[in-house]
Amino acid sequence: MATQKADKAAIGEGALGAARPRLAPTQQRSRERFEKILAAAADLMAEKGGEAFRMSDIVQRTGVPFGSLYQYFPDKTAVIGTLAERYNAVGRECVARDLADVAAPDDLYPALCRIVDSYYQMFLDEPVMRHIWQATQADRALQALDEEDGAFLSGLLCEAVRRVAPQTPDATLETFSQLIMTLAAAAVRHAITLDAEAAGRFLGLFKAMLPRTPP
Amino acid sequence: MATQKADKAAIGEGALGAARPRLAPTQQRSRERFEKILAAAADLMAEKGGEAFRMSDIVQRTGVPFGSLYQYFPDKTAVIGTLAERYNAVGRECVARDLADVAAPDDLYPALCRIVDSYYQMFLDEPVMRHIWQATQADRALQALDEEDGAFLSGLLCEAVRRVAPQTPDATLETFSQLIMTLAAAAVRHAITLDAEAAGRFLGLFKAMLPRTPP
DNA sequence: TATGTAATACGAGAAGTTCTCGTATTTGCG
DNA sequence: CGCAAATACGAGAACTTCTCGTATTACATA
Repeated sequence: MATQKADKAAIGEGALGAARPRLAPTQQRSRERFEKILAAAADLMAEKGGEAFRMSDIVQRTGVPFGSLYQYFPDKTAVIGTLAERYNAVGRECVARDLADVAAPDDLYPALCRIVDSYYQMFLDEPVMRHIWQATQADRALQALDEEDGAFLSGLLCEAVRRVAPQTPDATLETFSQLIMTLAAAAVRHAITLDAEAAGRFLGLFKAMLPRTPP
Repeated sequence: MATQKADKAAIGEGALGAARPRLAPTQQRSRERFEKILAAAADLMAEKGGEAFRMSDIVQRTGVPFGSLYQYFPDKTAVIGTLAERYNAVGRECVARDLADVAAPDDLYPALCRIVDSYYQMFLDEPVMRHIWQATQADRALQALDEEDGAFLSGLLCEAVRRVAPQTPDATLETFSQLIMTLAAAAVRHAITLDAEAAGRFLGLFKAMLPRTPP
């Protein structure tokens, strides 16, 4: 549903294809420049934080002049959006892989740990992602992309849970997937690893505090 | 530690007192204008989302010209920062109140539910807050303010847990408070209420999935 | 190789922000 | 009333993002 978005964005349409379209860079040199721009943008986002970089910074670093830059990308958000979509695709793949093998109820918990860890690892590997997430949260156009992405991931999660516990009520699923995605985000933001020990401690605390019976 | 910040910010120093200071509006008219500016900014943030408003919008709406505007606030982030600090103060009070009565282990869980609900309610009452949070996440200067606030809240939480479970290890406390703050944020972002039933379902699911023994 | 056409390169400057600064006005007070 | 300090003001300085007309390069075809 939201799956075949990656290829489109690789052409440089960024957040919303609605914006005035740009030609895909077909020639060798163009493609190299295209990537050079993205690389510079990623560096700048990491250095200055979020979208607090200037298009002129890119011009200066890459040597690609304004005119050319704007031939590849319709505007600044498209640069960020292209990066975001690229990284999000990686994230989607991770989650899909982590959930693929879930067949029995007991598979679910390790899978969730893996998701959180995958995200965390992804952010360790690509520190830019943090800033991209930041930027995409602030910009409305980019946010749309993010929500779509979130819906996709949440869909995967629900599907996996349903596979092993078909009777789970909708509300539970919804809350559950939101919380898991939130945990993944928290893992990234606060450098929490949800390894077995930490999770055990956390849940243990809850258990100790809450002598409730599950419904 | 970060407690006596509210009064300072009310003078209009906004995010970082470091910026060139402005005089506090002492006269009647000044104070009115000061508030008028903040009100307009709040409306604009809600309307246009985050920091996507123009200073000229404020000028137009309030009738306060640029010169005067910048007499009260050193820059745009100070306007947002003042609003943020004002709302954060409300949040801190809520949390402090919700945790004040925690004396026995059994008090903790309802208190946490209340925290999440308080935050949620706060956002229902003041829809601007969502956009302020957005803005503060994107802007580095404002982020600092946010982190300080987060540290303060996390401190309150740790204190409360320690009060009823003094032997809790540091790592657990840390993870725990981060997760609770994250849950509160999630409650706001995704309209989750952590009422007893939902929490029970969530924890029940976890319990069902995780036949682990607490440490 | 020569030639025509389409793709690409380019950067001065248009358009739109935030914020400043010198001047005019108001307020408080002896 | 007259003086000093606080406040009001808005044109424009400084800095953005992005455009557009022109120059240059790449490629197909003969």
